[in-house]
Amino acid sequence: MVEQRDGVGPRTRRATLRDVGALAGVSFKTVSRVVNGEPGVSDELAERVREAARQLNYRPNHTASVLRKRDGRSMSIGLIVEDVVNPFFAAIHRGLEAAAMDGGYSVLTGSVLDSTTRERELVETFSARRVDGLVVSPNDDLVETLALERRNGVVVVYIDRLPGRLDADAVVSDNRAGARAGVEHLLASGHRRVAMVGDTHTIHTAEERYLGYVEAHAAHGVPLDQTLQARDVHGGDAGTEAAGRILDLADPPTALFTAQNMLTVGAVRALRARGLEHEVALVGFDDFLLSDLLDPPVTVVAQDPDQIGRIAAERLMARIEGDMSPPQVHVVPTTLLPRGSGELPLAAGG
Amino acid sequence: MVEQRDGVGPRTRRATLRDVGALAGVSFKTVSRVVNGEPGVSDELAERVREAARQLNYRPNHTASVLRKRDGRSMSIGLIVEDVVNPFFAAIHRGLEAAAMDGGYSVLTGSVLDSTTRERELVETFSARRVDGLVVSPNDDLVETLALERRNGVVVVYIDRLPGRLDADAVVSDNRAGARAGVEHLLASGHRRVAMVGDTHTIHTAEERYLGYVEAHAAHGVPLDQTLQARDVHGGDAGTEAAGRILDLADPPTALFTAQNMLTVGAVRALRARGLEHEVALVGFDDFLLSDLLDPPVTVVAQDPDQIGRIAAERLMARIEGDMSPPQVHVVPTTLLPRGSGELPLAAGG
DNA sequence: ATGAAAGCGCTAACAT
DNA sequence: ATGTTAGCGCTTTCAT
Repeated sequence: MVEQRDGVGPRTRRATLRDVGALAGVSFKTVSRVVNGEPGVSDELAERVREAARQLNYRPNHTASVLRKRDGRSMSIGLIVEDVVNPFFAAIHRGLEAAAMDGGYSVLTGSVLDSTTRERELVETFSARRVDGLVVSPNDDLVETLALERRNGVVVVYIDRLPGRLDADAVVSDNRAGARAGVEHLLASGHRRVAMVGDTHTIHTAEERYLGYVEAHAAHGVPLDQTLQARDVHGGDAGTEAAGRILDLADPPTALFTAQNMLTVGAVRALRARGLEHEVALVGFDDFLLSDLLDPPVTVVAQDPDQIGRIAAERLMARIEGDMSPPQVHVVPTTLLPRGSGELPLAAGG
Repeated sequence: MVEQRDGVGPRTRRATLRDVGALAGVSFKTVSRVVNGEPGVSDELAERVREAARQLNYRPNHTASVLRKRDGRSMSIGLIVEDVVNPFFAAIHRGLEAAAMDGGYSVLTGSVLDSTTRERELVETFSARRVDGLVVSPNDDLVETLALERRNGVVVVYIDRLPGRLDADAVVSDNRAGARAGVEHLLASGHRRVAMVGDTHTIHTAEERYLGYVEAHAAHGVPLDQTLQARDVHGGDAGTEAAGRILDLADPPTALFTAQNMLTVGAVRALRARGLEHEVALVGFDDFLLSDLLDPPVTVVAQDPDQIGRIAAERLMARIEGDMSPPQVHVVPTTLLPRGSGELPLAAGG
């Protein structure tokens, strides 16, 4: 018998295949067959087994099953992101979870929070828990850590960024084209002094967006002005400061291109502080909640994080199930959403 | 030997305790001792074992270890929320994860997305994976499903809402006091016609916030006006519509109290559409990103979701580790953040 | 200080 | 159609 106890307290013994078999008067292997829907059990026995399972509130022990199974797949994947609170990663999380669920996989999540120690811990914890695959934003340290796990058969898919050497599938936004489209949008309406505030240049994503900014200028034959470029700016507060510094120049820009979410918000604050939000145009990379409710509504180059998460899950599952084709980069298109801040009339003096 | 293979493809065989033992020339039990930091291994052997483990890139199989262990704890907990993209739940997720990590627990997450089927699936999947505990927002269906798992020893902590019968720990915001404070803030500055837009009344949280609204009126001796109350409003669009209907009344309110995140945003849209954002005051329950950048900045009653997640994790871990005290409700205080929309001067005609 | 044997709950392989 | 045996990688228990 299985002893059970109510209340808030901790575990009691759970029913096993054997317990169910004993109650139903069959061998535990028959129970296993019923539970897994295998053929070769008479309807009558099967019903008796199911009834016994119900009575004992039986739940298959997934981990024991994985341990014994030939392929040893745990049907779980790990998602390691910088911060689950960041809406971009939260949306990736949701897309990934939806696709994973469709494939029968569960999702473990972890936030790195800028700690490389924590990042390594997460990889090791997830590996010890025998996830079949990991979805991560690569950095040089991490790629090295992952190499070890991958030799153990853990499959990896990169998101958001590309690693130095493409040794696995990656799913990224079309950062360069998106940035270029955003900046060209400004140049096309006559702006000639378009400043850029960008994230840490060692981040692949940031570099690509910068190249988009450069390409747009080249395409329009507009020379670049170093004084209008702030790079290696990380976080909202730094964004406010960097944008402010540029706006305060003797020869200020007529438009801003901010290459990341938080930087865009930072720039909005800097513009507000100077009462320039209707004077200086703004295009941001990556959409954010309520961008359309600000005054003026913020024009952005929107990514599709849900889609990134979905595709990452699909690639990962395909790899887990044996796809051995060469690593691919999946580029997810971006969308320019003109809302107002990027379409301000160019002041006569500009 | 352990065969290994590089590349993007799926699993190769992983090294086990036996493999490491074979390479180090000791029994696998000695390896187990070293890996788990148990005493009774000479320094020399221990070093040899560690070297062998490194060479073979050994990772303990956490799931096998759990299976055999006396207490059978998996050191993992499941978080089931409505939607990981919702910033409120995302913040809970982060707080929970931080506390769980400190306790050595991993976190499985799932979004319910308004599907009771999915909710039940998640509970069963997580139970089959032998999570030690679950953190969930209760509803009547779910509480019933959970009862079964709890008899199997899965510990439960409720967040955000209270269940009908308090049969486990719960961590919730001080919804009633928060709502009351928000509404009193309006009444205290002279408003006498304060409308309310609230979520589905069967949700405990929504009901509590409504009671706070009622209490505030009673405390100020202001009679309630049914025509100013829209309840059972779910989601941003419905919020816009409901707020709009009230604003269009012959005898409209001078202030709005919106009892939920998305409803607040909906109300902002309704006010904007009528050019009333500087005429009709607004206080919302639950803070949201960029609320301070809107025009006017939105006054809110802020919750502390990170703290809710943290406390939930701590309660859960305590229960898992044997705390048998009666179920408790942990009430997390809210904070009124006056930003502008709740402090508009009351129009003379109001 | 080290190791051998048993067994956690399950599936695989092989009886009957 | 049903059952028996072995063993996944590990911890427990007991022996040396």
